[in-house]
Amino acid sequence: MLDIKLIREQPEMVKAKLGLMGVDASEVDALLAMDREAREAITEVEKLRAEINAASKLLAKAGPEERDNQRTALRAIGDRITELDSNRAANEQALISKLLVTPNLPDDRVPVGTSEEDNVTVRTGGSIREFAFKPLPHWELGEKLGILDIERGIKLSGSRFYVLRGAGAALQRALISFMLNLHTSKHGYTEIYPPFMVKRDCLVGTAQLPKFEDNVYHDIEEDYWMVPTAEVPVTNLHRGEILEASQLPVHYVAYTPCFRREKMSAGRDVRGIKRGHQFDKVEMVRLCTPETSNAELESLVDNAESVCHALGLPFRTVLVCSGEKGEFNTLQYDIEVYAPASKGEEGGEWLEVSSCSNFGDFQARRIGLRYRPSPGAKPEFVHTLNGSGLALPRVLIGILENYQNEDGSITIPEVLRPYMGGEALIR
RNA sequence: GGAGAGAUGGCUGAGUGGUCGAAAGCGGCUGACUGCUAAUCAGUUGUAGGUGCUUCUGUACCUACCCCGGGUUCGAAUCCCGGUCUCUCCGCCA
Repeated sequence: MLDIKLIREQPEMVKAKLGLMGVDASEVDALLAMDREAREAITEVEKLRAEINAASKLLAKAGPEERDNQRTALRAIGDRITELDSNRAANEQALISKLLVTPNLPDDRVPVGTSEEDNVTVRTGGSIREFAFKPLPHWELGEKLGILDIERGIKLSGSRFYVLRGAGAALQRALISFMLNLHTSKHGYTEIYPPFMVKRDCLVGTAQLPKFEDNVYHDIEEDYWMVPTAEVPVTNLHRGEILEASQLPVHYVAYTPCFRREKMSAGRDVRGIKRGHQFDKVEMVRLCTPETSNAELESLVDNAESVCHALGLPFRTVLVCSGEKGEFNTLQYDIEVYAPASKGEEGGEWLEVSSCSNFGDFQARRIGLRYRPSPGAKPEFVHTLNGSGLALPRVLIGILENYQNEDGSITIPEVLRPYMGGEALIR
């Protein structure tokens, strides 16, 4: 959520930046008007309340006949307050509702653009393999090896579900363990095991709600929400707290399954396991001071890339343009792994395996997460960041397709072998 | 799932309709004193919002907040209703 004070004080700057995110200047004016109205109403209500409080204090000392005299007049003021205040509350709610769906201000470094074409590649890693044979897509490899069972996934749960079996399931589990160990032991993260269902407030805190409500699974009876990413529970972990500056930065890593309706993606990416309603992900979350968040983002991206390096997967890191990036972050890097056969007959494609973002104080303001810059100082909002490290099914695709051999077997990347009983091959 | 108890400031803990934003103690901060540590004394010590002055630091006034949301009342920490959470006992259970 943007700071309404910032909008009030620098409306032109806000308009310019939100313009890049597709928000019309008139929307900002509307916010300003609502803000002005709300403040006028507050002043009015508080004035009346002060009046009634003062009179009540006098009444406390007055005799009974005096009380009877004033009672009617005071009640009239009270009724007026009730009326004005319910009006004010409605206006304020409207303002907040609007603020909750207003995008964040993009960083100056965000490339201006409308489509993937406008993303800027900042780094590449590994090298794209030259095949001496025609590489197969992962769904064919997986079915042939008996490690991926899409048909039965559909039988159990419908489209966009699949079953991993034997070495397929083991490979996924190996990847999760490997990534968690890498981030905790080499990169200094603290591992978190969070709830996979959370309260509504958490989703509002990280900004999946209210805007993307139709993408999240929801138990109506208990009002539990299935996490669409570990970002939600982990970023909300310190909700409402004031951290000491000495506690920052906080680096958390968590493995969770992720649940998404994928309504807006209906019909897209239907082949294979690239996009499902349920997938696994290892997620990194950072909390830090405003001064350090730029550097924290770079190191976060570096941590995510190191997984690709370790697994020997060819990847590129792109700075995502204004039209493609998440609306609520200030800057976003995506890491894409090359999958040589993922489009079937059409060949290969770059698969997004990680998205690393700086949210500035946008989420912290919603979550009420602050820190004290120095002992006794006024609390300020922290900056929050998160990035996948990495998303499992797409890494699985990357491994199957890049490490496939002509006989249909899969060579297991060396770093994973200790997690796979020392095996070097899936066949 | 059943029965009961409870939720007050950083902490402990008073307070059952009228200067209660809230006693007291602890802790924190400031000053005095003691040649160190400690002790003693005095003062001070929540958060958010609005408005004016000041303008880059504050200051004055006002408002709200004693789990959350409603209600009663001229006036609610205190009374009523709904909810959340915690604890105890019973049941069930990986």
